[in-house]
Amino acid sequence: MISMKEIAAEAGVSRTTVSFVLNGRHERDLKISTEVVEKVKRTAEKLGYVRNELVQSLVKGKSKVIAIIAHFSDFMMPIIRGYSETAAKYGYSISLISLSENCTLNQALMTAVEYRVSGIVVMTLEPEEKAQVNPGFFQYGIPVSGLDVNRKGFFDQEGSAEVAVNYLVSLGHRKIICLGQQSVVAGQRIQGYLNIMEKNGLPPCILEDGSSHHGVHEAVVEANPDAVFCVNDPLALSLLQYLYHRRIFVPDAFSVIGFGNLGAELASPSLTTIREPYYETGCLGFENLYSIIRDGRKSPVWSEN
Amino acid sequence: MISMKEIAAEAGVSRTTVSFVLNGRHERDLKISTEVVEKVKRTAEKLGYVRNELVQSLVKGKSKVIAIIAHFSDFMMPIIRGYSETAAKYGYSISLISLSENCTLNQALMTAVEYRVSGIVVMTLEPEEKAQVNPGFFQYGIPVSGLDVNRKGFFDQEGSAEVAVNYLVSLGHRKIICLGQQSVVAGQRIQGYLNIMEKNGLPPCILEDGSSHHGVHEAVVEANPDAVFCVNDPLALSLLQYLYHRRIFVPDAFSVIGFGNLGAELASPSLTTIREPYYETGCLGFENLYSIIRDGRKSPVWSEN
DNA sequence: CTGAAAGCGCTAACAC
DNA sequence: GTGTTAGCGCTTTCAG
Repeated sequence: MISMKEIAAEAGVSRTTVSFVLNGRHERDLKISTEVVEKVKRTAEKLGYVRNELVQSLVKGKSKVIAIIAHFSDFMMPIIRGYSETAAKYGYSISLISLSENCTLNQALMTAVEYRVSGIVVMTLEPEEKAQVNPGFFQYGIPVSGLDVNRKGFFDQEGSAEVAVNYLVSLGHRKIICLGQQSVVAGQRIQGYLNIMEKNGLPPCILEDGSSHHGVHEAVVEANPDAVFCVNDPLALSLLQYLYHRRIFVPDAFSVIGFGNLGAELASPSLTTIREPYYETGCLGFENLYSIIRDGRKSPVWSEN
Repeated sequence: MISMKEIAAEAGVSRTTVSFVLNGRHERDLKISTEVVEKVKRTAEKLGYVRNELVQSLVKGKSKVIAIIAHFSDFMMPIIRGYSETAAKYGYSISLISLSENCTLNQALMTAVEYRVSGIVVMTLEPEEKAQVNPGFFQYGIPVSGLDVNRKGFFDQEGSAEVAVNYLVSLGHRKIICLGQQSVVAGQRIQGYLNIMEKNGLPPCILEDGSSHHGVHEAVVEANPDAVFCVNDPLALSLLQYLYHRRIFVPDAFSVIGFGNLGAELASPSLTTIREPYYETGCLGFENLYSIIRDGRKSPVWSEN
């Protein structure tokens, strides 16, 4: 791997000059003869020189890298892509650290520190996990974006749920059932459902796994609703499967609407769903974190988005 | 960020000693008084010292990082997770470089070189893209694993297709249609289909988008098959949607089998499919690349897996 | 405009 | 057992 020293020797100038030219400082503060500039550039090219980011990072004390820590699951891919593409625009790159039995959140954070990353994104769904973070971690002053995929700010779960349910109401549906589940995100979506039902003076009805002896799907059918609002797509899809099995057609018998995790367009019948803008979330997530990095806030930051 | 120098000062020893202790060399070649060892360790702990991977990388000339280059799409998440988790076991981490309009394969490769990564994985589906790689890249001697998700070795597309079609035959189906598509992977799967049909003396029938004026789905129905072998899940799912629309039931009318990309278990009816072992592919992919890195083959390597 | 020199944080001979 | 010294590849004053 050839270094500036070698190109200095080859071109017959000092390493400093090479450094200046290769960093384009002759276009800024310094003035260097075009002749020299050209020679240096050509030699660098000829020798196949590639800048060493490692050194830049060492000198600066931190690398142009953002670590994403998560228990990676399929739906995160677009988010990550958003981060990665946006990061690239600013010359940053993305490093992944998987949570697993062999790697706790605290370990993952330390790994990120070892690489002297500029920022960290923790994609964790439940807040309890954040509470477990070793307080000592914050002394390093690395900005952390607690990108809970479920938080307001990036994506308003409750508000979007309201939109979805409102839509069902606007179609004339009155008996709207909510197929729910226990989780922070689901809770926010359920709240949206409740808001709209109340606002329209409609009696809410939330069914969950365990709501009925016959199984929740059967319960849905028995309830004979106009529409079913499912708090996430997997739930909606499993309902559709059950209905298919029973030869109950959607939307003939009643409507089913899902919520944002998966390729619902693949279902039969294609599922109406509130799509979460994952890719965009990733893009914005980076912009957000980057602005914190750029501002160089001194105090450790745990951004709540 | 505190350094070994500071630990040395605080503990009243030289930086070398600190380095030795923190690298556990007192447990190997060198002997250092337990007293000193303890003091150093305690001080390091107290000051919140975190090793600097950047420096290790700089000194070694390469970082313990594997770059994954791809146009990231959803189904790759499990592969990446496989890489990431396995890499972690060996103290390596994963860096992502997204291909996009702003980043060509060659640019991505250079970025990887700038970070002095130990190895590169290029997940690209079609071989033409590999042909475009700047030959100069290979001078850096970084092992590249051309993890074509579609290649034999990691996953035998043709053989798996044979298994799938064989299964249909074993169920007594005779008129088996193949719903195909143009791509390297699809081609391999189609070949598997052809092999089995021929072996059983059955007439093959391949339908593709454009095979019929009425649309390929309609063509499938008109063909009145016993079973349909779809070369990938999206194709199968879109067929299921059409069938649902027509109120043609699967598997009552005929069977539909898919092939490996997506959460087919979510479809209604749940789609029988050949699942590709993506996560495992990622794990093996890392092991494979790592063995090349460890062996330190000098010549540039483009592993075909 | 260009070169010498110090330093980033750490490793690894090589002496004391 | 422990300290000195010389880099790793580059940036950045500070003099010429």
